[in-house]
Amino acid sequence: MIAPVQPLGADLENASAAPEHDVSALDEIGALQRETLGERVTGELRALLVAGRLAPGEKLSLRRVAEALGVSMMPVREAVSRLAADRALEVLPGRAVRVPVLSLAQFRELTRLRLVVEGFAAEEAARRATPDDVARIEVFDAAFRKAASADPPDSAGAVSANRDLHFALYEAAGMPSLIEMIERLWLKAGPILNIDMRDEPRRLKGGSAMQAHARLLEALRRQDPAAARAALEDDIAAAAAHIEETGQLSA
Amino acid sequence: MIAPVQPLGADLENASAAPEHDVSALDEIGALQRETLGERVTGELRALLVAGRLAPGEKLSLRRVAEALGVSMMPVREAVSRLAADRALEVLPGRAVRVPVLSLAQFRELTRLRLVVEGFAAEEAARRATPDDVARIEVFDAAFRKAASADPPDSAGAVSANRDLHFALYEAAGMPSLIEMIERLWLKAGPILNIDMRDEPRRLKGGSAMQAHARLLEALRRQDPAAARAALEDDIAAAAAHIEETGQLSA
DNA sequence: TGTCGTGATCTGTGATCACAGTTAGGTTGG
DNA sequence: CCAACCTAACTGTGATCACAGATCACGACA
Repeated sequence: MIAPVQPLGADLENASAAPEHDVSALDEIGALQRETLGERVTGELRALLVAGRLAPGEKLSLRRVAEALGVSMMPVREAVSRLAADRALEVLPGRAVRVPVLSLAQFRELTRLRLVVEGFAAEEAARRATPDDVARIEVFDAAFRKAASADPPDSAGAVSANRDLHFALYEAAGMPSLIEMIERLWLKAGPILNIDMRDEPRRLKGGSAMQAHARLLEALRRQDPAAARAALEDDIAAAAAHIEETGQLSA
Repeated sequence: MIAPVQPLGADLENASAAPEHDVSALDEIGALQRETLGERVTGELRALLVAGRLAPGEKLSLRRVAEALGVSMMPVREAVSRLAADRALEVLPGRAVRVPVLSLAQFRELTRLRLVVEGFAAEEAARRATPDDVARIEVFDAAFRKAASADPPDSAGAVSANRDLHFALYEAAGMPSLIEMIERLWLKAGPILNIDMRDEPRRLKGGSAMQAHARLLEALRRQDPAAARAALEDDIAAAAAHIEETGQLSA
């Protein structure tokens, strides 16, 4: 069966002979991104969460956030609504909205899911990564190494570079929905994973993350899915073990 | 003249000496569930999506939905906002909000993710399922078998029983976040997976689903994770293959 | 001194209004 | 008869207002 309708813009070339330009200026300008205020606020809050800038248990006020961002309460409501749907924030019955406090059991479940999902992503990335992908990851690895090795360690820079490195890896898998899935996991794990970085960058000195990243990169160059998965799992497990040791998790 | 006004429940049973009960009546009553309108609307739309009652590409109007549900536009906005965050609905730039239309590539990615995540859930369920869990799943299996074998087939009943069966399995894994993850996948796959059931229940007659369910149950009874995963993967793959054959997916 | 009631203040939720942008339908001009 | 325009209805977004419920601090009572 033939497609009943022409694909949009099927006859753009030789289009009615109207604008005789091979490439019109109109084709150059991309559709300017129309981002609603609600989406912008959502992005802002997401960034704060994954970076650990919002501590578990911290309470947010719609009106305060709205005022801080210079918008009305409405877009903030929408953003909180979305994040609450993903359990990245939680709204207590009649009280305020706050960053969820994970129990030990919840944190362990989250870690197991990360091992499964991100491990799969690493495998897939190892199969499909192009040299360009690997080069991109190497750049973030260098940035992470530099931030972590600095004296004193650049915690914020390390957290940021670590995020970029991981998601550059997941991008290489070429599965958009998978990335969204992992972003949701990071949204939940971010606050507890990165909260201590602020006051306690000692973990970076251990070097386990840098070692895992090195093994990961080598596995990518060899296109070895199993090794890539193993390296990433070690990275996740080591960070999780450190968090559990700090004992900041509730019962 | 009777005593003026008794304090509320003052003489229930020698109230002053009251708290001598080991268990007060106050301990019996559970906190009554407080569900906001927004949450209720969200649940309503979610049910419609997973059941395939909303077709891919179908457009929704906030005002129409609000009127249909007898609420104001506000709760509907919140519900749509949440579902859009999960890509279960999408809001076109300046137009309406509609049920996403999956491309073939998107559908295949979704299927792969389901194999990974739901396969893991099946493994875990096989390890942890109690006889009660298995019995619960068997009930839904019987309901599904009955609905699918009826003449004419009870499509709605089969879809519903199939959903109950799968999520009873995932519940047995005892991982709440995992269930939410799977619910999001079903939210995206539901419309395309179940749309044809309405007009074309022929697929049920094939019996591949019933066979996979039987193998799954047997694996659960034997506590065999690998077999449970294999059975579930066959179930998912068979349904996905059928959908691809119908060719309702866009480019 | 400890406990409970009470009021002011702040919370999220829901409704209503205003608006820019889009869509669809009908009409007009060729 | 067809295409282009134009208007009216409808879209989601955002702001503002109203309200029930929760929190917290202060004060009165036991």
